[in-house]
Amino acid sequence: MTMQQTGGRRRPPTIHDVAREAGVSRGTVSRVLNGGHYVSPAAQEAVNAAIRRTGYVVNRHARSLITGRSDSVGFLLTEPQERFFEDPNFNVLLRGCTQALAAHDIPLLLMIAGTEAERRRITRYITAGHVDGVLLVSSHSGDPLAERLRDAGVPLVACGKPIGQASRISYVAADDRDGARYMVRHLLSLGRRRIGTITGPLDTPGGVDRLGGYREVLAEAGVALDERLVATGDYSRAGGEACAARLLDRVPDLDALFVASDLMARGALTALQRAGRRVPEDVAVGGFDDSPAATATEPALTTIRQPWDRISSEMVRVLLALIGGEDPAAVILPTELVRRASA
Amino acid sequence: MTMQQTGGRRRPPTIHDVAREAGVSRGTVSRVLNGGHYVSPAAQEAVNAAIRRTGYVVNRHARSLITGRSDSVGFLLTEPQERFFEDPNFNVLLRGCTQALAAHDIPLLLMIAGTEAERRRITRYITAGHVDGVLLVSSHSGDPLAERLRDAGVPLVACGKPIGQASRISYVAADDRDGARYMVRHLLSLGRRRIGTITGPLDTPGGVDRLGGYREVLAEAGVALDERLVATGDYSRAGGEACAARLLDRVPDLDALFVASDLMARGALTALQRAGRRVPEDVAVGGFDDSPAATATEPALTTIRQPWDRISSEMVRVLLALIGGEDPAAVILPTELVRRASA
DNA sequence: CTGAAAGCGCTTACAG
DNA sequence: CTGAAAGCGCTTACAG
Repeated sequence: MTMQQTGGRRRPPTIHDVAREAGVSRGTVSRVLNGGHYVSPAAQEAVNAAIRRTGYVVNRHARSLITGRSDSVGFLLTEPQERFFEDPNFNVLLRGCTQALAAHDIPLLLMIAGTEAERRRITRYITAGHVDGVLLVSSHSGDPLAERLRDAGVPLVACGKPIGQASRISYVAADDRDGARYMVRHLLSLGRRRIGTITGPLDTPGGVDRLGGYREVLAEAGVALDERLVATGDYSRAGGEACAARLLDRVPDLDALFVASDLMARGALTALQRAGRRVPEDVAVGGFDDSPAATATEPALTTIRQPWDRISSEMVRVLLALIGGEDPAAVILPTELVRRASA
Repeated sequence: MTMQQTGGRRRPPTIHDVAREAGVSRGTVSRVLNGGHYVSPAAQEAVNAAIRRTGYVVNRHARSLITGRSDSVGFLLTEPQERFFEDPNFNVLLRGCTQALAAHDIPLLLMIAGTEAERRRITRYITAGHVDGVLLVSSHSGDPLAERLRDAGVPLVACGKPIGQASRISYVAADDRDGARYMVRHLLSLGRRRIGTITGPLDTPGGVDRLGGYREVLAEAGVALDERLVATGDYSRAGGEACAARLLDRVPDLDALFVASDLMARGALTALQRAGRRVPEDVAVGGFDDSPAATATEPALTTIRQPWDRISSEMVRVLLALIGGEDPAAVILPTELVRRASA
């Protein structure tokens, strides 16, 4: 029993009904549906009218069976932790991608591959051709899934630069290094000289590149690098708190902190407060992301804005190009300093 | 050109390849694929072995073309605001539904109908049979989309009780009224008698029923109802802050606050702090949801836990039953008081 | 229990 | 520019 029959729905009109209604062949209807090439204006008109009258909607399954395309895209999240779901950036990204795809009338399939079993199941599903391409989101890049899919010939765009040499995986990312440079220069301009940093995990581009930008600017400014001022975090709030406590312990006179994510910065604020430091008077704090977390703190965070709207729309644009046969591409988008109260 | 040819993928094996490999007809392979009824153990075995050897995966488009089912489900978000995306509960729900469906090997299509144009496009897409059913999530229930889809015969499960009379729309919800009762009883047990409340919007079940529970318990306890103690909020943080300020203004000696969401409670905490009230000493504060927001505050929020994991798994269960031809159902799940520092 | 055959709704060379 | 026809990969009565 088809679903159309359940619930009292009538059998929907097919291309055959439209053809009869328009007085043309089914081939002609199909041509109108697929761009209207080699169709006379009169036929075009008649078919469009018949489509309107019948309420015809193409049956995607029949079309996909022939074209071999599914006209859908997967949004693949590979994250063992629940952390990513708590990350406000994720929401913006998912929403942005859904809407950018909707503009092309392409549905987004959400896939979560947290465990190895799920990764296998999803790999099979994807390589069987059930989606035309994949938007890949994972915090720890160098993800084996990315290479597996790429090797299987699946069009793929990662969010953030995949770590690993010349992997020929397309990606869209904010300019992490540049963002870090803006922030550290800002802290220097405030007269701070004992600037600590809490990095992201060093197997992520955000971890490596933001630390790189920090080092570069200090070196340019002639400020001696002090490794005791560097703590490696994990992008979690609790991690940020622990790192800040450690830094204060090692370098009690630090006067600024560049934290590689707003969520960690929030944890750092807690640690600073507990240690009796005023922000920004004693310690200026800069975050990264400009996530909702940045305005939820007291004081509100000075941070680096990542252009999530553009990141998602660019991911979709590059993926559709890839599906259309174009070559892989990398897109780096500029960041921006957002000044609030914390620095 | 099929996608399999792009990127150097070989044409995937079909049921025909499996049949040849197993030495049976395609009909027999299909029977094995669809439950193995009327198939001899020997044939069963041979087919399974052939499937393994060939790496066969069913072509869903061909199957759907015949069965009229898509074997996929839509997760439909109707929300004009971005607010819902910022709501941590949404994440948990989306994640839970994705995983519950994955266990049945059913992909989830994310659909966002923020504008009227999007609603029309998505309605067409859904009623054309591209998904077998819909998980509907909207904060303001009484959503016209729900009725439109129901009238079109689309299997549908709402998150939260749809407002409106006997709409015969299946839903899964936490027991809002009962949750509110727990909280207000708890505040009474603390010795508080001037208990204010900040409600959700009164066109939402969470708004109406949590207020109902509040009133019931106070009436049972013989505490006179004072309408000045009731403020209508909007589930936003800023709204919570404004409402709390208003209540303090109207009833300066209030000694407790039952707030219908953690996010609003967070705003209320800010207002209380600014007014110089200590929490919980001067004013005990109870939230609702047990969202991540509840532990992000200082002091951490005493709140009512909504069982999001079960809500999502029940939504999926009910939807699959509906698709299977069962009658609509309503599922109400129990809530639980979570005691922390704020009350 | 099993095979041969029809058919799901569409697209796409192929003739004209 | 247009129609008739083949065929995409599967499922499902229908005979046996």
